[in-house]
Amino acid sequence: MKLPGKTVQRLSRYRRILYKYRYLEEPYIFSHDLARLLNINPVQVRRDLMLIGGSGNHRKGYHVKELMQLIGEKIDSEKGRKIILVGIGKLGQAIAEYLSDREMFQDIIALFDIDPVKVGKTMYDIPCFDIRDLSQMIKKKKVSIAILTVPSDYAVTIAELLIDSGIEGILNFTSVRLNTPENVFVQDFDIITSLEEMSYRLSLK
Amino acid sequence: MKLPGKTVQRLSRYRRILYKYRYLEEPYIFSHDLARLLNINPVQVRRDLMLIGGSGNHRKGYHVKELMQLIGEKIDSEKGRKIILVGIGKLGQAIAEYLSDREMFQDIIALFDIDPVKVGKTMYDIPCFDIRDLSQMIKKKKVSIAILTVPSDYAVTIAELLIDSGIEGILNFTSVRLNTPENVFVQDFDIITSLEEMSYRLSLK
DNA sequence: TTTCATTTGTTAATCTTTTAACAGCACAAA
DNA sequence: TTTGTGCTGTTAAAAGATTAACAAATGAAA
Repeated sequence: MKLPGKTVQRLSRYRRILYKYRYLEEPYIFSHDLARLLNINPVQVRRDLMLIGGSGNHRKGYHVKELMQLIGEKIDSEKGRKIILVGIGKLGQAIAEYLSDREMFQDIIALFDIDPVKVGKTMYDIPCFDIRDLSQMIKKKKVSIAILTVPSDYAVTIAELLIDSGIEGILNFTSVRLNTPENVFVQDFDIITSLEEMSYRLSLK
Repeated sequence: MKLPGKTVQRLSRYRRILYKYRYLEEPYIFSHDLARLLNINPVQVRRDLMLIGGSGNHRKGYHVKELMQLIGEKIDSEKGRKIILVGIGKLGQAIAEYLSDREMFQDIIALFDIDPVKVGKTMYDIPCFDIRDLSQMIKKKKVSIAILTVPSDYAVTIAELLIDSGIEGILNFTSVRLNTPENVFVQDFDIITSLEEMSYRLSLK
C-alpha cells in the first residue's frame, strides 16, 4: 500500500519528535502535541497515523514507542539503504558532520573527493575515498543513495558516473538541474528558488 | 493575482535557464526545451507561462529575454528584499560563497556570528557582524529574510530573536523545527526527512 | 498557393493533499 | 452512576497541482 509522499515526509518528522520523547515519564502523546511541534494541523496528524494503521487511546493519546515502531515498519526499508556523500567541500563537510553526529536511521558508508589531502583520511568517523573508486564502491556495496555536493562544474559528469554505476537516488545540492532517467530519483535542494519563492510569498501579504 | 506556490518555484527555475540562454544566437526557446532541462512536462511549462500572461510564437517558441523580463515582473518584489545569513560555520560559509558568487536576484547584506575571529571581517565580499548587532540591523535596514545556519542548540533562541526583531521569513537549515507566529514564513531544509522519503520511494520500485 | 508538421494556448479531467465535520469512545468529576 | 469534556478515527468536501486533449496559429516545404 503506497503512502502519499507528503505523509511519508511527516511520518519521518513525527518519528524524530517521538524519539526525543521516548524516555519521558508519560509514554503517551496527543495528536495536537505533534501538530503543534511541527506547526501543522492535528487532523493531518491523525489522518497520517490512520493511513499506517496507528491507533491511540481516546483519552491518553498515542503510545510513543509503539508509534515509533510502527512508523519504522512502514517507511524504513528492511535492510537500511547505503548512502555515500560525494564532494567534501564546506557543504559536504557540514552534511557529513551533521549526519555522523546523530543516532541515525540511515547510514553513510563513505565520502568521496579528489583532493589527495582528504583521500585516505577518516572524517567525522567516515572514511574518505578517491572519486576514481566511486563506481566500484557503488556496485560492490550496493549503494543506493548519493548526496551530491561537488562544485557545479562537476555536477553533470559526476551525476552521470553515479547513474552509470547504478545509483538509485540522488540528493542534489548543486545548483545544476540533473537530467536523469526515470528510474533514478532526484531531490533538489534549491536555495535560490526557495529564496525567490519566499520573497514572492512575503510580497503577497 | 496569486500564483500557485509550485508555479512560482518553477518560474524561478525557468528564469535561471533562460539566463544562461540569453546571449545565444537564437533568442527563442520551446516549452519542451525548458521542460526537458527541468525534467518536467512541457504542458506544465506552457500552463505556468499562461498564468503570468506569457505568449510565444507558434513556430519559434518563447522569446528568451521577454520571458525573463515577464517572470521578473511577476515574482520579484519591487525593491529587492534584504537577506542576512546567521551562523557562519561550514554550512553558512558554503551558502555565503554560493550566493555571493553568482549574479544574483536577491541580496545578502550581512553575515552574523559570535566567533570574534570572524566578526569584523569581510567573507565572500559580505561583512560579518557580531550577533549582538543582529536585532538592530534587522530593524534599521528592514531585513526581511534570514538564512539560519547556527548549531541546533542555538536555533530556537536565535529564531526568537529574529522574530522579535521583525524578520518576515526564515530559511531554516537547522535540524530543529521552529515554532513561529502565522505571519512569519519558515522554509525547512530537512536532509534527514529527504533521505527517508527517498528511501521509501526506492523501496516501492 | 496549398499542404503539412509542429507548437502554442486553453479547458477539462484526473490525481493529490489538506481541511472540515462529526460519530463514538474513555476517563474524570459530580 | 451519570454527565460532560476532550480526544480519536473516519468519511466527505474543498483546495491545489498535474496531465490530457484538442483547437488554432505559424511558417516551411511541396
